[in-house]
Amino acid sequence: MLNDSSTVESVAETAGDPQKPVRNRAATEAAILNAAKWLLAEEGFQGFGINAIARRAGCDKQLIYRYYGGLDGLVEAIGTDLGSWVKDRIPEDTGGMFLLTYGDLMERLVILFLEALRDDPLMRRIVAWEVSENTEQVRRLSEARSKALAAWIERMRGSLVPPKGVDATSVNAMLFAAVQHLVLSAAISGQCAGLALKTAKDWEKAAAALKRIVRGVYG
Amino acid sequence: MLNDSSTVESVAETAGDPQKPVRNRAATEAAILNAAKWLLAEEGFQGFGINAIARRAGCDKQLIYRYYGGLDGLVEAIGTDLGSWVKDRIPEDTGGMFLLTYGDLMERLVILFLEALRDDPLMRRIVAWEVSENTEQVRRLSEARSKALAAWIERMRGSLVPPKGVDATSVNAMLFAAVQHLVLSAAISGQCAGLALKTAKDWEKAAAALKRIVRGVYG
DNA sequence: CCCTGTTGTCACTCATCGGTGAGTAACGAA
DNA sequence: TTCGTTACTCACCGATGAGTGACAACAGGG
Repeated sequence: MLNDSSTVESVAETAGDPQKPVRNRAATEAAILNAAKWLLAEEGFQGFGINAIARRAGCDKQLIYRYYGGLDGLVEAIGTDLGSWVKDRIPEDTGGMFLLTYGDLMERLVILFLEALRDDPLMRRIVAWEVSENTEQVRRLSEARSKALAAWIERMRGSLVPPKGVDATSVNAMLFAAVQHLVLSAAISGQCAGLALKTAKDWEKAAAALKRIVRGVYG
Repeated sequence: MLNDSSTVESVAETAGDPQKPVRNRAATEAAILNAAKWLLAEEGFQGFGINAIARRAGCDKQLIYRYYGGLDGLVEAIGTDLGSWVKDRIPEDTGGMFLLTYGDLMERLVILFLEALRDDPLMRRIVAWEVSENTEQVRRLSEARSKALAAWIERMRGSLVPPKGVDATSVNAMLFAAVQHLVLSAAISGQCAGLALKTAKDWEKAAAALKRIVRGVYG
């Protein structure tokens, strides 16, 4: 039994996972981070824990403590990783930048945000987490998210200024709040406040309503 | 020891809780339901479980299984109980019903909904739960909630019809979505999309922005 | 009186959670 | 080879979760 090590070796080589070259710290760290992001995105923050992440990453949970200092550190790593959201999701230029009015800008921004959020399950889960809990973990993620969002808006805003006589900060908060709740609700139940949100046609109607609202406020 | 039952009796009589007349099923059922509602409202759906409810209700968890058939049945009971939301939260008449236009109506409705949601932690938790999970429990609650909301809107709508040329269903969904996310976010973190929502003045600004939006769409 | 059903309590199983301490296996340097 | 460091695994702990079966206390009816 003991000197018949060829069996073990052959098994290790034939069935060995090429994704996981044994003894590679960087790769393991990445595997853990990816497992965490995947779990959060696909399963939600319910059941998001050390054990599940280790299971998914295919390693021992001890390594999560060693490399990230526990769940908190791992969540923080997700947060910093979130900074890449802007450059991943947003086109470099806005298609010629022929946006002359503030209304043009906000219309485009709101629709872009809607689509970006629709395409990003991880970001959706984080938003849902934000309105459900107020722990240190969530605050960290929330901060990273709002920074990414602010940076994105800032880049798009350029030199355009909001029209006088309207509280643009408050109005824009409403618009983004509406988009966030709409997308969250749709992702979970396929509808929001009685409005079906499944087919592409449904979403076109929603987008049209959003544009209508933006135009109503900003002209 | 066995025949010295006087000790037990005296303790039971002097320290007996007047709030809990032993052997009263109706009272126990109510205590369980109230404990569940209180826990969901104050602690959130995280940690909302059999043990916590029984602890809070001051009875054994076995009774929850016996009287409600487990958590699912209890949640369902909360749902039906939710039907009273309309008559609890909404004034019978709208102050004379001098609402002549659809814009008047929606402006009033949105603001009323904002305030009602702000005042109701239980309803807030349910909304947060809705966008976080898609279990049977949540669906039941969600259905009850949307029914209550629809009934409320229906009562207020009267015979007013939306103006032509605007998709009122979609637009209204946006408005209510905005209010929901705004209130949820504010309740958790005191702000939403960079807009502070703590003081009465903050909320006045938010309400003004909402009205501005409604007026922009419905004139 | 006993019998039966209701109300409530207790003690337990089993699974899973976060967290820790000890031990093992690969690898590079001496 | 030997030794020490690094990467990694395993076995366990206490706490807590949902769920169950047995039993005690009391009520009313025969």
